[in-house]
Amino acid sequence: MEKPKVIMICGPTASGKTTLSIALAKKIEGEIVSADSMQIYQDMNIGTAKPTEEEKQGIPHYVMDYVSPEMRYSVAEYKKEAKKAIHTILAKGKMPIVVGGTGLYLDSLLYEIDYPEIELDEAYRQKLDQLAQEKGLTYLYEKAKQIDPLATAKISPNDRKRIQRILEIYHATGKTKTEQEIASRQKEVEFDYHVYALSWDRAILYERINQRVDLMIEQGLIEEVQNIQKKYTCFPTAMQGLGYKEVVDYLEGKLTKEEMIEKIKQETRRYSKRQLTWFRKNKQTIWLEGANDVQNNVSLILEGLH
RNA sequence: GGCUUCAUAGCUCAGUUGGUAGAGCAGAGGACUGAAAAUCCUCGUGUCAGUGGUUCGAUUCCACUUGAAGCCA
Repeated sequence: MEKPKVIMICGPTASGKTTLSIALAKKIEGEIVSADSMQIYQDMNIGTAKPTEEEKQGIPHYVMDYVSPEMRYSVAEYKKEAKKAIHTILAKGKMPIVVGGTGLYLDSLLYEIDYPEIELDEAYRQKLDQLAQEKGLTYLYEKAKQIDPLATAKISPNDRKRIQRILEIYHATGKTKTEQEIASRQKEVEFDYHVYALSWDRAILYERINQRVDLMIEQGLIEEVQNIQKKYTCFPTAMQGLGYKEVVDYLEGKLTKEEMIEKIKQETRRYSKRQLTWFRKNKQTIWLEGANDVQNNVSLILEGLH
């Protein structure tokens, strides 16, 4: 039996994913599944460049704007939620269009990565943080090496998060990260993904990013951050968002307004570069010129479906 | 007009007691399986302002030229 088709549109930040995806959705009765680690959060709209109701033009958007910034979130939840959304859309006889720039999330679908149901052990993570503080990261690295030399060999002794993750997986499951990763890729990919990515001349992309950041400030990014700070009390991951942490530094007087704006621009440019590195790796991706007319790119995608 | 200081990587600057040079930032490439807008790795040849002189050898010393900053008129 043939697998259902799912369109995936990726691309760096400010590459025009939203516009393209909505134009495409209108043309083919599609509905959109977001793949963006920050647009999942409620009340974070300007800084995440979440499409407004007007921009959405009535196209339903899933896995977006549905989690409180106080919640901890992870790929595992994303994968579950995104697949649920795809099934819902298919059941309606519509075309699912996965759109986003978070490579990790996209890959969870593309490679059908299986995440066993385990809770994050906050206490253990804290303990590891403390150990790293007291005994140094090298201590944790050596510990991880004893448990899973293969996984350890692939990362840097400075890569705090990944060192901790090796230990966390072992602590939670008794399995090594290497074993766990093999087990996670046993399932066959459920859908026939057609992957597209938007490409721009680097200088132009950076110019678009700079302009978008200026626009965000104009639209009230600072007020948005103040409102979030008033409304919520803790931000396990949401405040990692680009633009948010810098505004917080500005509000605390650690940066001038100009410094803050420049920093957001620069960090966003760097982020877009990392995204491109990620997307280039996937050889099945078809690259579209961002500078092309939107309808033109829509047509190119439609041709690819047949 | 006179005097002084400066001129080195895209930017800010080190440095070479004369043997053609290196940091930070910017930038580029890469990795990525439960924090991922996160986390991490790798990458520095440039007429050492120009022209001439001294020297085996000058980016380094000397002279002049150009430009910049400051002081004095």
